[in-house]
This record gives sequence, C-alpha cells and structure tokens, in this order.
Amino acid sequence: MKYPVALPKTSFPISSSNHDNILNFWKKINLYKRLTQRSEEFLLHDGPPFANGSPHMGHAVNKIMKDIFNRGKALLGYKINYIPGWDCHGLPIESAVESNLKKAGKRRSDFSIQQFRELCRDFANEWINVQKDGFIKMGVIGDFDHAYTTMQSQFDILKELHKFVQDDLVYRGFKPTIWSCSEATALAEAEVEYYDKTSNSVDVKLEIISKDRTDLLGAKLVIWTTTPWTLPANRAVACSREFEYVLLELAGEKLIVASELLDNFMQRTKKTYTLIDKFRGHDLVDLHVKHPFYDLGIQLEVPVLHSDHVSLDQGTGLVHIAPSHGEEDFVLGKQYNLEVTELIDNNGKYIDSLALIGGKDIFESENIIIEKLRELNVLEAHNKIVHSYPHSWRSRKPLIYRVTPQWFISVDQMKKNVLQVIDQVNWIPEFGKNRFISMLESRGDWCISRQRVWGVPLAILYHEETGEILKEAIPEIQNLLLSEGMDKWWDIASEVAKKHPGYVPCYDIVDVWFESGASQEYVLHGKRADVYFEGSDQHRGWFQSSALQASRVIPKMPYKNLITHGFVVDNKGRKMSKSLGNGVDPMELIAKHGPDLVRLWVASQNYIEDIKWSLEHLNRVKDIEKRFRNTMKYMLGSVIPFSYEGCYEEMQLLEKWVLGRVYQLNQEFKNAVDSFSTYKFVKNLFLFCTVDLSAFYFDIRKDILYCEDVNSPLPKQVRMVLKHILDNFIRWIAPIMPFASEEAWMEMYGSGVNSVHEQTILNLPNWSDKDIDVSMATVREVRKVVTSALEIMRERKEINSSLDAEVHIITRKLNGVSLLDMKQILIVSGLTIYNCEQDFYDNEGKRDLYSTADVDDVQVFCKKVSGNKCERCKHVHAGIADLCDRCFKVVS
RNA sequence: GGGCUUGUAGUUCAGUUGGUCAGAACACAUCGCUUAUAACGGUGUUGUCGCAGGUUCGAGUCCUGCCAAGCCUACCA
Repeated sequence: MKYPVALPKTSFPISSSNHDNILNFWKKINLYKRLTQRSEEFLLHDGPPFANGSPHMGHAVNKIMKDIFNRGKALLGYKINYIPGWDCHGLPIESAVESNLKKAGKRRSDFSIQQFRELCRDFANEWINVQKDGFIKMGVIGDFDHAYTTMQSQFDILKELHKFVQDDLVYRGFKPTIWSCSEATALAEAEVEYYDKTSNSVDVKLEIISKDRTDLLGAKLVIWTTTPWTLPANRAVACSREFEYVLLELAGEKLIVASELLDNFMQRTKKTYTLIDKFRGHDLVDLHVKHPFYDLGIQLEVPVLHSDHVSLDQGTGLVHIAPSHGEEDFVLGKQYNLEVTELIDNNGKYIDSLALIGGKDIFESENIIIEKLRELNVLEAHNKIVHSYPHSWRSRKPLIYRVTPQWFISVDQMKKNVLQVIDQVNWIPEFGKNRFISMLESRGDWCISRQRVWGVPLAILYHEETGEILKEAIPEIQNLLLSEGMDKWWDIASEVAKKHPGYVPCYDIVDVWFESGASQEYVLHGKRADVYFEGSDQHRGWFQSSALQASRVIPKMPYKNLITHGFVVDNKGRKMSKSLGNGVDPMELIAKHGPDLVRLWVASQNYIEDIKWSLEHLNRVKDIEKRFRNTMKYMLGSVIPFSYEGCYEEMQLLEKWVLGRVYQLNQEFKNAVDSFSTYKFVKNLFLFCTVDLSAFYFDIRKDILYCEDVNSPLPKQVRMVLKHILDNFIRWIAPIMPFASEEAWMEMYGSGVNSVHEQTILNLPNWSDKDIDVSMATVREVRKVVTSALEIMRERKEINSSLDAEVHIITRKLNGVSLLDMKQILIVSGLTIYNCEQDFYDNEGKRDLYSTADVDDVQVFCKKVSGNKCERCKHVHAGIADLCDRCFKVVS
C-alpha cells in the first residue's frame, strides 16, 4: 500500500535551453536601461577588442567577467554604466583587407585611399556585428546600441592629439625602423619574418690615433660585422668597460680583441699570434680610431664608447656602430650625440655623392667594399656566415635597419605625473603595480606616426626643414575635417598647405594606442572609471597609454581599480594556437552547453593567473551547474506548492544554523563583488549546496517536509527557511548564471514583468551565531562517527537504511542539543545518549564501542532496531502495524 | 637574453608570519535509498607539494640554481 507524502513539485528543469527567450525578455524590458535608473554609479570602462575576427576564449573570459562585475554591482544597488567599444584601426585590418583584395584578383593600387579606407571600414563593421552578437549571446548586458568605436571617434581622437600639439608635446624626431628597400617602405613588426641568410662577415682593423696613449698608438681595434655595407656609416666603436681585452702581435701588426673571443677570432684569421698585453675595456674608452674608409675620403676619427649591449657571444668584443642602421647603434648615438648619417635612399642605393659606391645597391656593393677594405689594408678576415635575418613577408627580400623621421610625443613629464598618482589606483593583483611602473619607467618617447592609411590621420602641417608644427593651422584643419570627413585629409591637405608657404602636410596616421588611450575623453568625458579590466598584456598597452594621456596636464589616473587577467591556455599550460590545434570556440561551447555553463567556468577561475581550459574541467563545472540548478529545483518544489511561515526566534537549532550560513554567504557574496573575485565564492557556494544542504540539512529535513502534516508549524518553518535560502541563492548566482537565475525567479514569482537582475541582494539580519556554529560543528563531528559506525553494519548486511538502526552515543559533548534534534539529525529510529560508559553498560551490557581516531570523547554503539517499519515514514517503531502514530494521524 | 608571473592527489584548487599542512571537492571504486529518482546519501583509494642544493632542531612554506609554462620586451654587431 502506498501512502501519500508531500514530495517537492516543480516544473523547473535540471537543464535548460531557454536562453533565447530570456535574452528576448531582457531586450524587451530593456534590462540595461533599467539598471541605469539608480543613483550611485559603477563605471566599468570597456577596453575595446580588435574588430577582426569572431569571439575567442580570451574575449569570452574578458566580457563575461566584466558582465559578472556589472551584474554583481547592480545587485548591490549600483547604477551600472557599461558602454562596449571596438578598436577598429590598424595594420592587421589593413593587411586582411589587402589580402582579401588579392584573393579577389584585385590590386590595392587600383583603389584610392578613400576607397581603401571604405573597404577597411566595411571589414571592421562586419566583425563588430559578429562580436556584438556573440557577446550578447554570452549574456553580456551593456549599452550595445550606443557602443563606441575608434573609427567613429576619429574626430575626437584628432582633437585630443591636437591638444598635445598645442602643449608643445609633439615633435619630429628620428627612429630606426625596419625598412624594405624593395618596397621602399617602413614595415611593422608583424610584417617581418625571419629566415636564414648567408652574409659576408668581415673583421676590420681600425687604427688607434689617440696621441696621448703612446702605448697603444698605432695598434688596431678589430671590429666584426655581418653588414659590411653599413661601414661607410660607421661613427663609433663600442666596447665594454668590464671585459678583458688583449693586445697581440699578428703578422707584424698590433691588434686588440676581447680575451674571451681571441680563439674565435684566430679561427677566422687562420694566423698565429704573440700575446703582448692584457687590460680592461675601461682603458679603451674615449680613444679615437680611424674610420674604416679614412683613406678613402671619410676622414673621421671615431670614438670608442662603452655600451652595455656589447656581448662576448661572437665577434671581437668591439662593435661597429652605425647610428643610422641599428637600434642599439641609434640609442648609443643619441646618448653621445653621434651624427646620424643618411647615406642611402629609399630604394637601398647609396647616395650619389658617396665615392666609389655612390648610386649603387647596398647589397651589391658589398663586394666592392670588401675589396676596397683589403686594398686599404684594414680587412683582417672575410668569411661567409649563415644566420637568421629579417625579411619582408611579402617580397621575401632581406630588410635593413634605417633611421627615418617620425612624430613623437614627449612623455617625460607625463611619466612623472603618472608616477605621482600611482597609488591612487587599487592594483589587482598587487604585482601589476610594479609591472606597470617598470614598464612605464623603461619606455622612451612615444612614436605616434605610422606610414599607413587605415587610421586617424595625423593631420598637421609642419615646416619642411625644421619640422616645426604650424599650430595656427589647427583650427582650420579641424573645421575642414569636421565638415568634409576624416577620409578627406589625403585630398584636402595639400590645398591647406598651399596657404602656408614653407609648410607641408603630414600624411601619416596615428598609432592606434593613442586612439584607445583617448577613450577616456570621448567615452568617459574625463570621468574616472571605477574599473579597467583587461589582459595583463595591457600594462604596456591600453593601461599605459590611457594613464599617460590622462596625465597630459596634471597627474591623473583614468581608473580607480586596475584589474588584469591571465590568458587562456590549455590544460598543459600552453597558449591556444592554431598550430597546436588546442583552440576552442566559445560560441560553439555556448551553442552546445549553454551560456550559463561557460559563464560558470569563467567565474570559477582565478583569472589572476593563466586560465586553464580543458573539456574535463568543463565537465566538472557542469556538475557544479547541475548541483546549483538541482538545489534550486528542490527548494522551488518544496516551497511553491506549500505554505511557509515562521520567524527566526521560533526556529530549531538546525534552522537557525542554516540561516546563519545564509547570512555568512550573503556577506561572502558582497565581498566577492567588491573584490572583483568570484572563484572562491563559487567554490563555497558549491560546498554549501553539497555539504551543508544536500548531504546534511535537506537529508535531515526530508522527514519533516514529506511526512509531517504540511500545515503544522515545523514543516512551515522548514519551508520558510528554504524560501529564505532560495531568495538569496537566486540572487547570488544571478551575476554568474543569469539565465538559470532568471528561470528560477520566474518560477518563483511569475514571468513577464520583473527580472531578478533588477533586484538587490537582501538586507539580512545578522543570523550568524557563533555559539550555534560551534555546537553544530560538534553535532556534525558526532554524526560523522555515527555514520561510520552505521556503515560497518551496512557492510555486514545488518541494516540498509540508517532508519533501521538505533544508536547509543557516549559523549559529554552534546550538552545543549536535545535528544529529539539529535535523532532527527542522525536520521535513525532510536537514540540514547550517555554521559559515561558505565551508564551505557548498565543499560546495554558489555559491548564493543566504536570510535574514530580523529574525534575524541565520542563512542558509539549501533544495533538493528526492533519493531515494525512504518510504511510511510520508514521509521521503525515497536508495537505498530503498517503506520506509525504520526503518519496515521496525518493520513487520516 | 632581460622584467613580471605560475608549477601541491587523475582534475580544479586550499594550505595565514616556517612547527598535526599533506587537506577539500570532483573523478574513480563500492554500498545504500527508491519519499529530489535522467536525482539523493554513506564509505574507501589516491600525492618524492616541478627538479637540485642550502639555511634551520624542523620547509609545500625562506634563500640560490635549474627545468617547464604564460605575458611583456630585446632578438644582436
């Protein structure tokens, strides 16, 4: 015979595919707008992702975490302000568009700059739409209708740049760039590929002519280079003060090389030597030597300088310095005011005025140069070397370093300004601060010009010779571009310039970091953001450019909290890449598993470190998701169809304890939101569901919920507690699993009008009671001993359910806990508690007692309880038929 | 090559200032409930704490070196 019991009842599903309806609901009620109708603001400024591809896991982590912050803050009652943005300009898009043209059989040169920019714009717009759609599917809410893009903000960006010009912070300078002679253009880092190349390697002897050093006068420094074509541009020799150098005699000549590289050098000369002297590099510094082509008209006496970058890996420990043809050379040259010579033209030919090689191709001239060096008796050795060398990815031709004129922002004062207010920012993690500072300190002036077309034109006029910028023309330029559009700069610039004799227009575009760095102006309008949250690569990117730009005039940081996250890597810690095939598409995951799961995966990560992706881990997170949903399902089913009431004071120990846990978790939720870190909260919430609720509280209270008269006080109180848990729980998971939360909310309060995401967390009385927590900890300790003892009986097939047993406990620990409470908590049919062993023996006779090593003062004896099992509640009682007294009353 | 960061059970992680710190959960195995049932509960197994030295009475915890990985940067005459 089956007797009716009050089982939970709900249509809330354990898994759901109702996402689209919920997304539509949020759209219909304009959830984002509703969340902006509050007073105190939480302003999260979106770092714009690059508009050139579909969303990847990095986007997912970034956007979802931002949304969790936003929804979390909304639950704490804040007005949210989140305007998504996109970074649209730059080389990758230009390259992609160009390659698309190529695939279509077209050439870039067939398009005007304006037309080409139009194509880039279309390309960017297309990807913005794809990404926008993806982010919305992830559940991200924000002002997508008024998203910002750098391409729509061009004019504001230019105005911002002009402020730097007006403040005399922009100047023309020179910079070594990687130059392609075949294409007559500077290349970006991304356009360079390294292949092996066979080069000439030469050891060249430079005679010391410093008269005050008679000991070394006439001796020759040996320099080694693999780019003999740069020798005409030689302006110095670098050595290291610290290294030891040797003076040796070789075929009648005195030569100097570094001790450690002597063998290396001798292998190239294939001669024998006599060692004369040893000394520190310090002794060489400030000597002067003859230029390699001294006897060919370049009558320079070049200095020997110390440089930290001199190494003992190869060469001679004495380095040929040509400031116009090398990064380090340029830096050293700048430090010592060396002449930066322009000996070659855009196509890689020497200038005509140069003797012997004038007008000739630099690479082709190398043989002539080497031959001449030999004739001049400055060549010690000539060999061939195969080494990795930069090449153009397009023409596959070798590239060279060349110093070209560029535009710079002088950052010294801004750096000082930023460092002054560095502590106005809360750095999460803390080490981000030092990382930021060291990167800031080590940076040089900001090169803002790019020889490209897809970007904000660096619209200025400058004096052809002096490089002075014509500030008076700025209003005129701005007015023209405002009415004509930014694309028109390339058409109107020359006309503007005509009105200002001597001045020419700049056709470069502005570095994209300047564009996004100015977003604080055109998006935030100078307001300080509460949070910037991006990958840790942005310490030298957006975080830095934003801070520098904010501090143009006075020290100011654009963000209050600067939070960085790691990168998504696979379970072996390797970054996701196409070649490894370990990449994963977040949109596929969402389609397959739903957005909540992906969000929960993100929320359960400590994003400070690298974020490890694996399917195995996702499946584990899936268990957490199921546990959360199932916990809500159980509570919904136990609350909605029944009546509940009761106040804290009337509740049992167990109920008071659970409410205490609810209070504690509510505090933890606030902390998680305020500290922008959810993973510990997710873990604790999961433990709450499994350990506290499912395995303990729910398990114990099933008897009362199912079997007791539903209208009697105790079930009503238990359901009241469940209602409390539920009301809080739905809110706690709202930021993390907004879809499940909304579903539960609708199940609870009906659908169609309000969203859970408009709610704020509940202001709970302090239910946390330390005394109750302590005694409950003891209770659970005792319970653990009892379940272990019962397990032994179960193994012996003496019992199945714990209700088949009666338990005797000998302990002094359970003072203050009623026998009835304890019996319910243990879920057994009989319980006796003794204060000492003798009392137990008096009652039950001499028995073997069970105890465990980790719990002292608790001994247990269990036996099968005698009597009949109640068909309804499964408790065993003596002297009953098929129903116990309680169940009989309830049923009838 | 340099700067910052990370490395604890199969997995994800806890381990405060060096002294019950070798833990939790999941997974796995197994038993039970059949009244959350495409659920729920109990019990059990798992680790040279990246490797090698050092400091200390004592180190996962401090120091040094190395290895692996991530971000940034320099990739060299």
